[in-house]
Amino acid sequence: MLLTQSCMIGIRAALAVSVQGKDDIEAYRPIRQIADALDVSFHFLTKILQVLTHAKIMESYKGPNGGVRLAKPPEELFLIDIVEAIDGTSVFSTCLLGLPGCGVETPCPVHDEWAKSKDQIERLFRETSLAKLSDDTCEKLLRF
Amino acid sequence: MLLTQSCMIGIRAALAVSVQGKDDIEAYRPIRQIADALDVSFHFLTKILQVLTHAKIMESYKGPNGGVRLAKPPEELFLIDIVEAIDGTSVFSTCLLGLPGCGVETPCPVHDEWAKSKDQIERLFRETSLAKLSDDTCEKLLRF
DNA sequence: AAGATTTAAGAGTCTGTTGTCAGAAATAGT
DNA sequence: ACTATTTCTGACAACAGACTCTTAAATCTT
Repeated sequence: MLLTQSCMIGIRAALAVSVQGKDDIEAYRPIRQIADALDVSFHFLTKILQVLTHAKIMESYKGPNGGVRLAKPPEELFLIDIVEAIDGTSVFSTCLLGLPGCGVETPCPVHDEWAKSKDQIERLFRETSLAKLSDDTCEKLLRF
Repeated sequence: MLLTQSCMIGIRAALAVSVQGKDDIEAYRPIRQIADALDVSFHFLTKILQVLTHAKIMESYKGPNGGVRLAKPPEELFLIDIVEAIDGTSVFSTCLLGLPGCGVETPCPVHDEWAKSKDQIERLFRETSLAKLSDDTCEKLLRF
């Protein structure tokens, strides 16, 4: 698996918040409600969203009518921001064979080929915004 | 991380055996010797090579002058064989967001883009033989 | 002020991966 | 036969990730 379970849920939660925030971007969405929509554990999702809140990707508010919302407009939030906050950047920087210091000067036997795939994946995460994802999701009625 | 630690070591070990077997493909290479070459734990490597032996990727022989060797010529062994034996195929078949049943009919919001990267990675594993890797390794004096 | 709602934080459990170790089984050489 | 060498097997400890639960803190409503 490329991403951890936590990270996959984090992305889906951010997407859910983004979709729900289309009409009112200021409103806070209760974590309980998001957990129901994604069909994941409320407590577990709470933990994940705490990380995104600390990373300034989301903002939270306690009490009645509280919840979480995006800290920035979805056009300025990219998948890589969420992945970095939860899983770190190692996915895009580590050698396929786990050799330390694998790079252009001291490549491993699969470095060149893997670099191409790695770059493509990294570009996918770096260029895909929550805005694009939520637009696609609404337009094509996709699940998340 | 795309591959588990075990899988990365398994690939490196297979490559080491393939490189050492260039002069005498029949000979068995002691696990201890491979472990030293890769700088990994002997006992841990033993566990990993047992899996590859059970998967008919390698053959083993006990006693003095014993060890492991490739069960087939390196031209017929591909990275995907090792990955499937140790990690399974899930890497190439799972949805990026972990949604069950994600596919062409019921795609997740990132399905199409991820499918491209996934196909490229799978092709890399499916088309790269141990023979090619060990040739490259010897030719360019790469480490493993 | 009191009570209900909702996130925050920390402790704890469970599971799978990583890694270690000791003893058994097989083989070669003497 | 005996000994040294080497893989095989199963048990186990250490760790990280996944997930649960309880209590605290903040906020709104009445």
